[in-house]
This record gives sequence, structure tokens and C-alpha cells, in this order.
Amino acid sequence: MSIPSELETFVVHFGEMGSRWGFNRTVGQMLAVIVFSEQPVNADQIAEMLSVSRGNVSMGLKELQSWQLIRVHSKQGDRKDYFKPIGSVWDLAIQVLSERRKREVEPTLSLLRSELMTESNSDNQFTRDKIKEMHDLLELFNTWFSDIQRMSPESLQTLLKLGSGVGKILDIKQKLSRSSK
Amino acid sequence: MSIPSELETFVVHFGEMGSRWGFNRTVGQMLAVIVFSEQPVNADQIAEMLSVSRGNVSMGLKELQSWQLIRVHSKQGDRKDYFKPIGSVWDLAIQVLSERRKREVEPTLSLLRSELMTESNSDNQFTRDKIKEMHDLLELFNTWFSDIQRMSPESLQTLLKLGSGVGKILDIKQKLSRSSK
DNA sequence: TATAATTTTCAGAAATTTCTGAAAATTGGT
DNA sequence: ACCAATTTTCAGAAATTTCTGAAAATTATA
Repeated sequence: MSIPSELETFVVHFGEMGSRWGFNRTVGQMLAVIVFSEQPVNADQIAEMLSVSRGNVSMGLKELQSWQLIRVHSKQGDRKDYFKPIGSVWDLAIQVLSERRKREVEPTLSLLRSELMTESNSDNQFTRDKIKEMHDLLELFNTWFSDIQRMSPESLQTLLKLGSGVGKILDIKQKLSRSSK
Repeated sequence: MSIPSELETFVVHFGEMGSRWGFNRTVGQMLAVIVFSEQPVNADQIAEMLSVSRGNVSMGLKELQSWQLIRVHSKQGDRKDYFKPIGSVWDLAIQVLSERRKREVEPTLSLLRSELMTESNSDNQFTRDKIKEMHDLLELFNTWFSDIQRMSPESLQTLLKLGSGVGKILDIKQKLSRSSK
């Protein structure tokens, strides 16, 4: 089994982008194969399509599962494991963002938090201020994101479409709350 | 000149996180040094503090400049180039996000766009649908981000603090626009 | 519980990325 | 125009990441 010609482009592209998105080339390509396959695919099929070793596919599947992007789908009368995306493209995007927040923001936020705890008098004011600034920024982003994540895709979509238009609505809100006082 | 002891932690941490944030260890450490230094620093100082070669620092500085995170600061009576962050921690964060959007989203969006243009009848419906879904999602995110980016830090901060609370305000807006019809 | 199918592991190999340091290029002052 | 200070470049070295493939572990079936 080889890659359907119309997907070739995407498999290659996902491979190239892979490392920028947080995984490596093969894992990127594997994600493309799984997402663009109408039917769940098994490890051997992936290995053949991408011409990589079975072991590599096994590790890649583990990686994609740790990102919670794919899940196993058991086919009746077939002992092989088949894989499919956890959900829609939208679900996958949210999942990537969420996982990256965990890997790229959380560790730093922890460090900043603990650093603010220990009132090391050796720190000069400048350093302390920077730490505080970073901490507050990441904390703000963090709560915002977990908040946003809970919204339904529909509301979220509306919100995104509105863009900075929300600014105007915020003004209206201010006026309303002022006049009701 | 060595790293001030209270910064050691951050330099190490920024080094470890570097690759997750889109650059490599040394570049991450260099960013930490520059951001946490009250005064602009020159290449030799950075090289000594981090115990890396002068050439490596030169390349790293180029990288940080390509991200538009640092800028040159000329000291009067000193031929060396000194470096400092382009702005506040907030400015840097926006800049990182903006640069990453460019590197991680833009290429894929281009590909998806051009793929939707060419009406290759070989594509099956499933594939076309997926491409369309991805395209619309990235496009939406893209315009949202460029929109958001233009907001003042203050408005943006308000917006973030509100989080999914905006949802409620959107409801109010809907009611208002309905009643005015 | 034996056995055959399937998946996982992981040591060493291959590929890729990062780093060094000396030479080349650039810059600014005289 | 020359010189000295500074920065950049880049070939090869070093470090790190990724990949292979055979052996070990697991799983399902009879």
C-alpha cells in the first residue's frame, strides 16, 4: 500500500512542519496519514506508506497518543490495532494547543511561581520585577486558555470571528454597568 | 564576567525550554541573559557568561534579531555592539507568538489555499472536506490573531481577564441587536 | 497452556543539528 | 588609504536526535 497521490503533498508537508509543531518528521507524516485516511489504519500500513521501520511507527504512535491526537480502533475479526484521529480537525487543533501549553508554558510558570515564593533578598529589584511580569503574563494566559477551552466550538468560533470587535462590545458593557449603578 | 547567581536558574531553564519555544539551547540562554540584564550586553560578555564560542554567539544574535526580540544599542565611545530586548516582557511574548504564527501556520495555510484553488477532480470528497476544514480553521485563527495583535496591551489584558466571560457579553449583544431590529 | 500474531523495546547506526575557532569581511577612526 | 577593533562566516568536529531491526514482551485464540 502506498500513499494516495493526492495526499502525497500533505504527507510531505506535515513531515516538514512536524518539528515546528512539536514532534519530528515521521510523527508529522504519520499524523497526516491518519487524519487524511477515511478508514482507520494499522501500524503496518503506516510503515509501508511512509517507508519507515515498524519500530519507528510503534514509537510514533505512542507519541501521537501521548498528545491525545489519535486513538485505537479495534476491528472485529482482526487482531491488529487500527488508529484514527480523536475527533474533528477542530478538536485536533485545540488538543495541539492544549498539549503545547502544558509543555511550553507550564514548566516556566512553575519555576516563576516558586521563584516568587522564595523571597531571596539577593535578588535585585530589576530581576524581581521581570520575574513578576513574566509570571503575571503567563498566569493570565493560562487561565484565559483553560477558560476558552471549555467553550463550545460554536461559541468559540463566534468569538474568533469577532476578533478585536470584542473591544467595542466591551465598551458597551462598561456603559451598561456604569448606567446601572 | 559570569552569570549573576540569582539568574543562573533562569539561564539554565531558558536553555532547556529553548527548543520547545522554537530556537536552540544557546539561543534560549542568550535570550535569558539579555532579558534579565538591566544594562545592554555585548557579544563577548554573553560568550563568557555562557562559556560558548564567539562565533556561536554571533549566530545566536542573528537568530534573536530575526525573531525581532532584541535590538542593537550603540554605546558612545565604544565600538562594540550592545544588545537589549525590543521592549517589555509583554512585547516579547506578542513577538514570539507573532513570529511563530508566521513560521508554523503561514506555510500550511498557503499550501491549503493553493490546494483548494486547483480543483483536482482526483480528490475524493473526504479529502476535499478535510482540506477545507483545515483551511477555514487556520484562516479564522489567522485573522483573529492579526486583529488581536493590533489591540493596545490594556484592552488585550482586559479581554484576557474576561476569558470565556465574553460569551455572556456576546449574548447581551445579540439581545440588543435583536431588539433594535 | 502452547502457539502464533502482534506490539514494544532498545542498542547501535544514521541523520541532523549545533558548536568551535580560525580566516575572511566589515566597520570606524585617524 | 591604512590600521586596528569587531563581527561574520563556514568547514569540520561534537553533540543530539531519530531510525532500524532483531530480540523480548504482550496478547488473543484455540
